[in-house]
Amino acid sequence: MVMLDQEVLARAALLTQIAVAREMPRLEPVGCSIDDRGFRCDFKLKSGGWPSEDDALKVERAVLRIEEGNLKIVYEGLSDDELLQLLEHNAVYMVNGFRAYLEPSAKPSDKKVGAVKILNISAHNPTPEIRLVRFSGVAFSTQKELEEYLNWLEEAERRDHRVLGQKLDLFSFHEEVGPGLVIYHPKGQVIREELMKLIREVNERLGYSEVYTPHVFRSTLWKISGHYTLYRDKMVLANIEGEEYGIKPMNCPGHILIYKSKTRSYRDLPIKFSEFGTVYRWEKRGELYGLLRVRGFTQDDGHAFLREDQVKNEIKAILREILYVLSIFGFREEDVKIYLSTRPDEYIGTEEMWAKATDALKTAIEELGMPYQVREGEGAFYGPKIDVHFRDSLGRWWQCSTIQVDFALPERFGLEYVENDGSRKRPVMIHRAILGSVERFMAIIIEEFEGKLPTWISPVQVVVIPVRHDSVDYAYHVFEVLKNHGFRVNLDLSEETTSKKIRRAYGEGVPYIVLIGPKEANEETVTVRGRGNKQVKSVPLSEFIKALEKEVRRRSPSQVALDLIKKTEA
RNA sequence: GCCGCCGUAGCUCAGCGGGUAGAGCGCCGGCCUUGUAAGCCGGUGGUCGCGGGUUCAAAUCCCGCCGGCGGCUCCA
Repeated sequence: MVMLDQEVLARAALLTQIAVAREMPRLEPVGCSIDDRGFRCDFKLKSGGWPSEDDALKVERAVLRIEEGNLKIVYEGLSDDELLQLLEHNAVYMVNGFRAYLEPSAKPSDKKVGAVKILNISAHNPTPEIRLVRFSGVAFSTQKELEEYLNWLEEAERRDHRVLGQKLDLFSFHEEVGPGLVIYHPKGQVIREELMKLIREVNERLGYSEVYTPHVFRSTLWKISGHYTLYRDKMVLANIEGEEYGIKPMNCPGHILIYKSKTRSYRDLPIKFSEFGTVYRWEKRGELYGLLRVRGFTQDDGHAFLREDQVKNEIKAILREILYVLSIFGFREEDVKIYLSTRPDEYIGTEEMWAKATDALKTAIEELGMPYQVREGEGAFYGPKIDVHFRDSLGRWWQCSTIQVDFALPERFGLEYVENDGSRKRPVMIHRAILGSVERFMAIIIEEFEGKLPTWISPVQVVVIPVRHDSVDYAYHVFEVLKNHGFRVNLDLSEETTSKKIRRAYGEGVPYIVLIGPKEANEETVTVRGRGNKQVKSVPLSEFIKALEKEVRRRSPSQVALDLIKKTEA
């Protein structure tokens, strides 16, 4: 992530607005916002056509021209214009006689804008009736900084999981299948399986028993759960022989039925079920985005049925495991955000229950020493929640992990357990997902590692390459031994030069290349190349296997096998 | 769903002021006694997203649909 100077952005945003107003009088500035990704200035289109890319270039030049002349920026105060209120950007400035806007918290710099780039012109519809033209861009004090930023953008494109997913042969989308529906290729499926293996271990520790439920339920169930009314617009419903069924958008109702299948005692609680449940949500067309936003996805879902006094411990245990999973992928703090969302205006349950649940969530985060932000009133109507967000290569945030406390569904389904005095009590439910969705998480880690995944999760871990024809037999032997040790290994016997085979293996993101020649065959050794041209020659095969086993068992985020061998050459 | 942009070989792209398609990589074949990030030669490969219209003639112009991208709204 390239850091952008917020004050330079604010100044550039003002200049962009007056440049647009001057160059294209049909556009009237109405608001502007700024964040770590740049500025976004909104305009009302009074007449005429949509601005073009050439217009964007004109605006960029005009900004710099205005900057060269005498510039007077005067703060005028806050506007009470209704539209501006809606946009929440209502500080008014007069810039050389033109009105321009900024969000009240932004402070324009005194430093001059040396470079500005309009990245795109798009629509902004704060409400369905209001349609605005939005100029998004970045600005810097110097041209050099802009060039650095553009280089970073190019690099971000190379990290794009949609590009890498194709290049690395992981998954594909097809017009005939439908938008937002992923087809996983063998290598992509390996990544899914490894992620699920990891989460199965976590579930084991947390005491969640894996279950399996169907993909389609009678609408009767969705009416009880409330999805039929509250979630219907995203559901796929089908009428079959006069009866209506719905494809599941969530796994909870199925798990609730397991809970309900017999009378539960206070002694049985907590009861916890997990499922890699593939759900379908008919997101609107324009909302789909690679693997990060799809219509069919697999949640590493889990539901705990608890006594009230068990809620806090469960939250803590889950949160601890979430942090563990984050650490495995080496996520940096700046790429992760934890939110605590509290009671909204409309809610069910008692205030006491909410206080307890919110307190439990809060204590859990604080006791684990994680920085977090509170989002007042952003909780679900049925309970407060913790969400963990991750950043993609372009700096956009996506929600992954989630822990939600739920008072509503136990009530709707009439869930009970028998208390020690024989009375009937209502359990509390926790919905949780560690990865969130397997596909979204996969996309995040592909971008995080630029496709060069840690060895334990790499679809192909080792490629064995004989460097001469006379070494094929030993290469085959090495291949077999590695395979028998459980590694995902390929043997490259193609009639190609060694250089080309190495290049190809690197291009496929393979962490280790094992080179075999007569020298290695004679000594029963291997020559190992890691990423970044690190190489160790003539390692006894057994030693390499030991080092590799360690790296994989630890789920090391970086390559350590060569260091473990301790003979690394430059 | 809304606004804008885009859709040519398996992939990346050229051609688009109308005259029935090109390159590189890949793939296939051949050559090379193949030691560390592209060896050489040859070949294969496209109802130019789909449908309609304008025209003597459409990849190229117009309309509709499908799909993708950038945003908005929404979410794991």
